[in-house]
Amino acid sequence: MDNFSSKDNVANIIKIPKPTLRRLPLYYQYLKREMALGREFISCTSIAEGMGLTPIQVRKDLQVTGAVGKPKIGYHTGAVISSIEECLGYKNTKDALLVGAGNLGLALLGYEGFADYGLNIVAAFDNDPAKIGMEYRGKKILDIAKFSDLARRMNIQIGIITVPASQAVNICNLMIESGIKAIWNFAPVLLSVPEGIVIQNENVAASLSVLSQELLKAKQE
Amino acid sequence: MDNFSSKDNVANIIKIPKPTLRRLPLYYQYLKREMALGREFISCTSIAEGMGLTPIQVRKDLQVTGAVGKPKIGYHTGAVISSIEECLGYKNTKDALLVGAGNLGLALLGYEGFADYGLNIVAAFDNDPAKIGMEYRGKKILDIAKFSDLARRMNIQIGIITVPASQAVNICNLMIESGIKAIWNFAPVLLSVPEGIVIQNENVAASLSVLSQELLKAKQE
DNA sequence: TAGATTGTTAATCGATTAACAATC
DNA sequence: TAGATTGTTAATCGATTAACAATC
Repeated sequence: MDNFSSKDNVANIIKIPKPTLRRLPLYYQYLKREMALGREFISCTSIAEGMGLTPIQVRKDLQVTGAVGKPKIGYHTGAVISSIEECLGYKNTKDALLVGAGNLGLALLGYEGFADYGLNIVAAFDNDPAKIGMEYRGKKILDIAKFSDLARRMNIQIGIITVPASQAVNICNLMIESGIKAIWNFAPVLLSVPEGIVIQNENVAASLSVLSQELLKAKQE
Repeated sequence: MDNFSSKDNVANIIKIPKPTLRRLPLYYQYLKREMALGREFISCTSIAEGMGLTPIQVRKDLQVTGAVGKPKIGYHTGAVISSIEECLGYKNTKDALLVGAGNLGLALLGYEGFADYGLNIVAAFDNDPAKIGMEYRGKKILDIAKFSDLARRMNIQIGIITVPASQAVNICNLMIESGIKAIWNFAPVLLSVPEGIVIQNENVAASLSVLSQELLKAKQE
């Protein structure tokens, strides 16, 4: 009768408000820690307090994940964790290739926490002969000349850029030509990409500006 | 007569919308590049195109910096750059101390771009005897035991945390005890701080989630 | 002068917060 | 049952977008 009956469902999958999307991983971290501390049930008031948010916001955020709580008791910690994992797709592993084996690149390459979020960095690439062929924490550093071939052969969707600003645009183009669909850019340049390619520009300068602005504000009070 | 006459002015200094605040450094980067390319005047349409924004948003954002343009001609590139520098305080240097001389710590310590934003990382600290005493790009790595003393003597306001998650809370406390007023946290933990202390929690997991969510959305289309 | 572009006021949109009913 | 906590609908707030007048 009503062929829009699955509307809510579709909306749930596709439409998560961006601010909520950015907070969900934080809930995830927090709840995993609480769970490890043996907390089986948790109320949104207590989550809010622990994370510096308001209880209403916590309720609204958790709602989009499909998590349900019980009045008077709260949420089952494990169930919420599962809801978030499900909602953000942490359980299906996504392979990625990283380009730029400098300090930042190695920091990301060696960070074991990404596994929690379903990200698997397969290998790193560089153009420095001194680095090519080396291993870092079990991950190989390969010649950038081999990037395209490997990316295509393994059908990799995600590329991570950790090269200096001057080379970022070139690497970005190389990635797109090699079939990469999502680019996580840590170089301090705003990269623009064609329709159909997803880009996430990290920008420490932006965060720094927020920090120093708030420091200034705090001083004035 | 009207002692609220300076209201707008005060509001300008204190009240920049957070989304705008995060975009201003990106305009700054972009405009500096355009200026280096010899572009003396630039319209908001052209900025918008180059950065993937809308012209109206650019106009609104630049407005909070106090930058003024000329109808038909556009903005004087250099003037806008100065306005942003003024507005975000890039010209008064802010000293910072960094704790955790791992890959990420060294990446930040060695990044010369911070100078543009007025940030000067004075030195790094670690507890690893193998690292203590070393230098990286002209910056010393000191014993964490000396942190408090140096922070107080130099009256440092900003602390940068690049230690593993497990140590982040301790380092955060150490910083607060040592008189640090603003903390830039790169450890994958949500740190909460007392009233009067400013905290900026970086979170790669949050960005990663946005990226992979958008990749998912793009695939569904 | 004519037209392009800024500056500003109003309308829309989305996220947060508040209020309250439902329920264990 | 009584009371605490969830779930949901409405109200508020802030940011973005649209419309248009001002101006070089």
